[in-house]
Amino acid sequence: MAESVVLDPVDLHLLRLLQNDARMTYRDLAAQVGVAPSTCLDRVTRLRRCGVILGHRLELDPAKLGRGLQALLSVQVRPHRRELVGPFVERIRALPESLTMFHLTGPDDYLVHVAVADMADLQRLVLDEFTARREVARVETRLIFQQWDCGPLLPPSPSAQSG
Amino acid sequence: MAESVVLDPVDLHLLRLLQNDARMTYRDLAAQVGVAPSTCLDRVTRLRRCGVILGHRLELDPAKLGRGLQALLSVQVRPHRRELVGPFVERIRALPESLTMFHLTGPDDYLVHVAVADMADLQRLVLDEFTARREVARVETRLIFQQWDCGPLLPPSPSAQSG
DNA sequence: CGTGAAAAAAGTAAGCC
DNA sequence: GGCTTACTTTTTTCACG
Repeated sequence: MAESVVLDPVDLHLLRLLQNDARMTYRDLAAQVGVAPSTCLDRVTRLRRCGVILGHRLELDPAKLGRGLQALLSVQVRPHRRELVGPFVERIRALPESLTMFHLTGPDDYLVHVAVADMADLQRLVLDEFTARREVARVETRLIFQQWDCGPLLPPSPSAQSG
Repeated sequence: MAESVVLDPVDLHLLRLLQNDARMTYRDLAAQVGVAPSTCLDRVTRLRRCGVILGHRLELDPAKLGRGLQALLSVQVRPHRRELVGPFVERIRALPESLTMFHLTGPDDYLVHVAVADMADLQRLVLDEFTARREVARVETRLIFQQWDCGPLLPPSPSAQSG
C-alpha cells in the first residue's frame, strides 16, 4: 500500500471542506470547488479507496452524555513486554471511559484519554482499572481544563510525493 | 444549555451504530434498530439539535498525506497568564501540524498532538514554533509509536439524567 | 411518538467530449 | 480525466394512527 498519494488542489480543497463538515453534498462541494458533482464523487471515491479517507466519524459531546470530566492518564507498564502489554492495551481500549490511547516513547509508556462522570468516577477508574493491574507500575493523572480541535489535516507545503 | 440529555435505548443504539460509521443510511439504521427510517431521522435530528452530536468529521490517514510521524508535545508556558496564553493557544492551533491541543492540570500546562513529515520536520517545528517563543519555558517531546481509537462514547451505566 | 407513502434531493452510473 | 444527462436510492415531509 502506497505511503503517500498525489493530491492535486481539487483533492485538497475537497478534503478541507469535508473535514469541516463531512455531510456536505457532492452538489455543494462541486459549487465551492468549481467542478462537476460527478467529479467530486470520483475524487472522493478515489480518496476513500486509496486510504486517505479512513472513515466518517460522529463527533459527540461527552458532557451531554453525562461524562463531563476528561483526563489524561500516563501509565508505566513494567516489565514492558509483549505478553503483558497486549492484554493491557486490549483491556484499556475496551473500557467505556477510554477515548484514545497512545503508545509513546519516553518514561511513560502509554497515554490514555478518558471521559468520566465526575471526580469520584475518575478515582474509581484509576484505582480499579489501572493501579489494580499488576503490570501497571505507575499512573499519573492530569485533568483536562479545555480541549481544542485544530485546523484541517493537510500535507506539508510542497504537495506529497507518490510512493 | 442542558448539561445532559435523556437518551433512551433507541438513541443509544443509533449513536453506537453511527459512531462506527457515520455514513449509514437511515434505512439501514432503521433495519438494525427496529424502527422506521423516518423515526431514525427524527431521533438523529433531535440529537444534533440538542448538541449531543456536534458534527460529522472525516477521519484521514496522516501517513497518506505525507505526515508519517506523530508526537505529543508537553509545554510549560511561564508566566501562565491570560494575556500570554491566549495568543500562544491561537498560534499553536493555527499550525498545520497541530491536530489537538489540551490545557491541563499539572506541571505541564499544554499538551499538543502534532503530525509531521519526519524527524527533521519535528525538530524544526519544536525549535521554530515552540521553544522560540518567549513564553514557552519548556517543551518535552514524546513520539507516538501507535494510536488506538477506543470504543464508542456512551453514557455511564445508569442512563444520563435530564438537566 | 411512531408509521408509511409521497415528494424532494442526493448519490451513482454511462456515454461523450 | 472531466462534464452532462439520465437513473436509482435516500432523505425528508406530512397526514394519520
